[in-house]
Amino acid sequence: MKMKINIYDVARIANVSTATVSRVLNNKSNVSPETRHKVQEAIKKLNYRPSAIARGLVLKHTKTVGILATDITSPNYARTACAMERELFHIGYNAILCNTGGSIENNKAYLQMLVNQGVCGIICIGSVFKNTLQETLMLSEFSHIPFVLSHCQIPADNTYSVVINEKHGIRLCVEHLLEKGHRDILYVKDADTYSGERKKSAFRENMARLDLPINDKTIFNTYRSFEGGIAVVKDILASGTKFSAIIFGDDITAAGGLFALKKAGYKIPEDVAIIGYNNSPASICCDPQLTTVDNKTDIMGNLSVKLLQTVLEKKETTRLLTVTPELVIREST
Amino acid sequence: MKMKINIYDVARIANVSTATVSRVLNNKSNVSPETRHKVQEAIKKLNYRPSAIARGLVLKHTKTVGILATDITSPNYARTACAMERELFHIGYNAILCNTGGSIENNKAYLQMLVNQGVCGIICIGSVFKNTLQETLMLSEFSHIPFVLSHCQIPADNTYSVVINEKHGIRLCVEHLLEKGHRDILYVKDADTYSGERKKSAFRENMARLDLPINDKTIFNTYRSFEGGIAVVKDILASGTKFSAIIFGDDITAAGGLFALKKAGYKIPEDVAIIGYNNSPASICCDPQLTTVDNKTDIMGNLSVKLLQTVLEKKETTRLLTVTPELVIREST
DNA sequence: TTGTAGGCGTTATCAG
DNA sequence: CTGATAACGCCTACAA
Repeated sequence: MKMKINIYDVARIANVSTATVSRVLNNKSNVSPETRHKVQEAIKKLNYRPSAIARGLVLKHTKTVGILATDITSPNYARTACAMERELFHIGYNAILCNTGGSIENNKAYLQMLVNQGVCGIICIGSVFKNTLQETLMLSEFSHIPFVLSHCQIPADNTYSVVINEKHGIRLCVEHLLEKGHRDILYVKDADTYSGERKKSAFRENMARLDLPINDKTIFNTYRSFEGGIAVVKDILASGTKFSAIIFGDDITAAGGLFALKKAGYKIPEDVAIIGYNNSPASICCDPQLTTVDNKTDIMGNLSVKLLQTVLEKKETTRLLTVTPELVIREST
Repeated sequence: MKMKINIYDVARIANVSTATVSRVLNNKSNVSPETRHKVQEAIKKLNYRPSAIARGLVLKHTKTVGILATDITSPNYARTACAMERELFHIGYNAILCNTGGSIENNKAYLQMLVNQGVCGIICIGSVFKNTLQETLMLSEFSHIPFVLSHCQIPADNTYSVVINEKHGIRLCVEHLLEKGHRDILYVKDADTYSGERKKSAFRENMARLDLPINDKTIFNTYRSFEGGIAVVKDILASGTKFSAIIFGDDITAAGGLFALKKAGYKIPEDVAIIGYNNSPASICCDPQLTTVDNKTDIMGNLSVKLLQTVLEKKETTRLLTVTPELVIREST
């Protein structure tokens, strides 16, 4: 019994050459209807599946794309990656998952691996890659393969971006708070990434634009986590700054902050209003439920692979797509 | 300028044959130290990387494994998949991610794709695969590739399992509740999976063993989600059953239940104690924070790939590994 | 210890 | 429209 059926078997059964089989396999037009039919019958009869590897060898690439993220454990990345993979599968591509952990070194190793595997595109999720990928991308060994960056931009050839309008997201937060009568608004930055930086400066701009007070005790730093939220609230209270609302860089940090604030005796939203970011499952579990910014992970994911697809098809396309976030108003404001 | 360096280039520069280069590439012993050195120099000089595709063609498989999950969006699966991918990368393998969505049809398509890609192993996360993979696994086209099932077992050749001791998890819950003085304990099943079924029957057994009341109003059904939790609490209250504690099949469902119970005027844990399952980020955001069962996603993930690795190395190994969960006691009990 | 040469399963370039 | 046949880059008998 034969291990694996190949194109020769099909050719033999259909009484044609392998070239012809290959033609119908790839939907070439120059095959007569009868021949095509014969071949298709043979394929069905033998339950033949072409080997992606052999095809890859001659084509110099497989129908595979790499998805890089620092850590798929973060709900935001998970949702984006999931949407991407689904869409990729839908258009016939495989997705190789890479949890880089955010180190440049790891990044390089993963990219190397992906290139060796013959991926025909690479998608990176997260603005961390702004710092971590910059130089690596310049290396010629990667120049032939298109990169799609979700959440950041890098000025390099063959590089495309899908970003979310963070400025707008923050603007929605500040304006919503202002409407609710808040003037003393704090911002908690919880990630040292490009997008963390952008949100922070967007906060500054909007506060200034709306004539709201902004000084060196309006913006606080911490690390993204429940504990980070608790810690920063401690800092805020210790600083003696005046505030009636806080915008956090992420829901999980907001959840920690909410927890700490309640323990400290504050009523939410009566005493202080809270806004999270990313509309994660955690935001709905809080009491009160968090007002947050939905950053459209599904859309980001889908657009990223659509963009990659048009690039792979050598069609004209823009280098940059921008998605608009939405404010989800719940109980915490 | 040459597109891509291959083994011939290295051979030429090192002044040896391609066979020799191949030998040092694969760490064969029969190469003299000098020759080996020469080759390594050439490799470094040219910055040569062997093509995984070409290698795959002759070896009939690539250093790649498929990871199947219904939906990586669920924190539990995400954490397991992440741990797996990390470990796989660590031992030199690529991970192809597949979000099957749980349909048999999709499953088949994914498996087909993976086989064509020449994966040398497939790991499935979740007990859904018990139902959804059963027959497919019997097909001869998949018999040559080893399957590792996380969270379920299927009696088929070349199939290995890593499971969590759900019986023990539930036992911990019931005993903990009993210690706290609860006797009227409810169980909410929120998934029609093999493991959902096992938890339910484990609940039954433990209630019986401890002489706790169990009848047709002790177990309720819903769907895994925040809304599902709200809905089932409505059912429970409407049923008029007597209860002082509820165990939920998942944290997110528990969170919804908690929400509904509080709205209905119950104090947690004074009036009713709540236990979740899976120790997800959401469990910590609840107020009060959820007591829950940690099912060791990282360990499950790591063991799964370790098991696969030993299988691939043709070493002797067990067909089944069992991990013991732990109760995480917080404020809700 | 090293080299030669055939083969892995496709696609693509020629002729016919 | 169809068929030979040469790549693609690597591994591995088999010879030397």
